[in-house]
Amino acid sequence: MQQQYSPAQVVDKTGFSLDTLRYYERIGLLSDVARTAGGRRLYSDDDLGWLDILRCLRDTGMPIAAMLRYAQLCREGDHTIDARVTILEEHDRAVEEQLDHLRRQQNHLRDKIAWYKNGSARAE
Amino acid sequence: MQQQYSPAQVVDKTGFSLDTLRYYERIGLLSDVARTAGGRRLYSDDDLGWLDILRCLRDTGMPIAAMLRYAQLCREGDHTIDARVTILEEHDRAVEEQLDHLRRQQNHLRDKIAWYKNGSARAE
DNA sequence: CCTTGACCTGGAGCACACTCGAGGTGGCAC
DNA sequence: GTGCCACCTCGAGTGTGCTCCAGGTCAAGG
Repeated sequence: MQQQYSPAQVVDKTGFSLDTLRYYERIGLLSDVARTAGGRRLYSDDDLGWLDILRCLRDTGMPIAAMLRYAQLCREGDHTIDARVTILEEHDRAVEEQLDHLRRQQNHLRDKIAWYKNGSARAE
Repeated sequence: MQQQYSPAQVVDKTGFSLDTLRYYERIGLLSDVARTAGGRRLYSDDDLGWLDILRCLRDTGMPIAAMLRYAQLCREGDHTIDARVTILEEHDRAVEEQLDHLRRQQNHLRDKIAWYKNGSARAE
């Protein structure tokens, strides 16, 4: 059964700020959020799942414009599944490159630390 | 022997844009760049080495303000070496966390791709 | 000499992703 | 019914890190 969550609960569960949640809704990254009679938002488990994907994409460096394209495809229905997979696979490759680059630069950083530690800095 | 490089050569070698090089100099990330009689910049091998470190720090997510602090310490001389090492080691830990987080989110991304591929999306 | 292209300065402008503020409403506790 | 706090909307503002522009200078080739 589907639970419902207040804005504050969603902030707690997702780590997105209230302002960010409203911002995402405004730009179309998050659609059809239910409301109470009085106009307050009520998020569903589906919304939480979607926010979880948004966090994944965002934290792996996908720009908002690209997330919007993905969101648009999701709204268009099952016939866009192949296109969605293509986007995610391309993004996965980009993430792999990011990881490679980050690891290389971390090695560089560690070399520098080692260089300081064996006294090369003072010897220059 | 120390070679000298024109701005265009440094753009080629470092991948930083001309504007970025001037920007870094203006804010104090890059100091004492030599000049020709006519006022054009001449970068040294030391400058290239420093730019390489800046790229490493930047690409691993160090904000400019922190790079400035590190640059300041470098200018102050040998007695700041311990402080510099501390900064770099702390940054190394931050990079490690970044890598962990990125790897976790990549797994998440791959789960989602697998979920599409085994048809769960259509079955919902 | 004259052209041309790389370079100079100072300052303004931009893209991105939020974040904040003002002014107002909803709904539970006392 | 009175506080009070969480929530609402709309629009403007912010921080980061560049990037661009105008207007001018330098220097090598023809």
